[in-house]
Amino acid sequence: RVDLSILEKVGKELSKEIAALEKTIYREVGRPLNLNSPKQLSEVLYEKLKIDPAGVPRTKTGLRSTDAESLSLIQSRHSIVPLILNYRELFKIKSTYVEPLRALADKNSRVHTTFLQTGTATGRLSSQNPNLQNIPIMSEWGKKLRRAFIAEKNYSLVSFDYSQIELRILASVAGDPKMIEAFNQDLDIHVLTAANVYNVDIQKVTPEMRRLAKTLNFGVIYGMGPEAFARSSGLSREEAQTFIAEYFRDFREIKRWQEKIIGQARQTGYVENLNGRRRLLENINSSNRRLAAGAERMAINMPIQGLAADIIKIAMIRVAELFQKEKWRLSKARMLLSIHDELLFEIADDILKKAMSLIQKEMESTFPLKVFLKVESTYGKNWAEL
DNA sequence: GGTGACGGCGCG
DNA sequence: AAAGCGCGCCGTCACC
Repeated sequence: RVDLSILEKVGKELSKEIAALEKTIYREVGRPLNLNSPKQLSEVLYEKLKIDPAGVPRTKTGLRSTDAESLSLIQSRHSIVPLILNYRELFKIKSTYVEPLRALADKNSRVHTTFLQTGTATGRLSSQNPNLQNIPIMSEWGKKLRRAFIAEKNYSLVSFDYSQIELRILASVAGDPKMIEAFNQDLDIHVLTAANVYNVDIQKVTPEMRRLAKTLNFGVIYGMGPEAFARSSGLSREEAQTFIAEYFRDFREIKRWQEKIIGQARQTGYVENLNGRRRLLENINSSNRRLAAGAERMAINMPIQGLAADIIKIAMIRVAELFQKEKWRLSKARMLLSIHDELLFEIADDILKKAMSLIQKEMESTFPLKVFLKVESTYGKNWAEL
């Protein structure tokens, strides 16, 4: 359910801010331009205003890129650039979320997404018209938007998310003893990784070391190479290479598993997850190295992302059965959304505590791995409180 | 008026 | 932009 008065108010605030930003930007440029046109923006920044383009990549059509990363790079070279970043963020929220949600709300102020069950290569669901799997959360404006998603009177929104499910799956399917041990001791996996990669005690891990380890852990799931790791971590390519090598020395079985998977994919032309779901990889034996390398990354990722997707789907079925067994009709408990590693419910307050305990238990016992599955839950009266 | 490529960006 | 996986949607632009 959405609170249309909040959406209207947020929409008005955004309009005002956007108009003010446009005015300031036009004044600094000396004339109006279409800020939603990367082509026009690129011309203004690099030709009219003559901002130094050193380090700014070109798009495939040959223009200097104006994406957020490029603009951040040149942020200090002209006072207009931060204003454009700000404009982009606000316009995005208004045009992609606030306005469509107002239009799509039904007579009960509810929005209904359509889940596509056969829309992805890995087994995930996707969500469309509207997509409720990519509602902003991080920024200040994202939080304002989420406050507009509310529970019915005497109900709460309740979310359950699988903690680190993809890394747990990686540890389990690769059979890596160090990582399995870390999860079963319920350690902070990124801290543990940092301690290993830097060869220091867990107590000596700094936030910066943890941040790098976290990037590394996620990168491994995606088949990231040294270039991408260097870029996202801020390290040099050589340093990045060293860190990756150290990572695979510490977590040997992960490297071995990745090689095994790629070998199988080359043999059979597909990869398969622990639940028997397959992804065909047409290009795995391509003579085009770029295509083959792309297929190898898909091969590494799918058994992980795809098993996580299957676990959530099984959990949804089990929880639906639980609701039947408990005789919780829609007047008591509703499963609203699946957001990849998270399930969102709307639950009557009189059964809230009991329902939370049972749902969590059901989700944690959905699929046996070599590590336990951890589910964290939160609740509130609107989506920003979760 | 409709379509698709593109650049861009929101989420897990 | 990408040698970092998986999605959907926005506005612009070129084209039919």
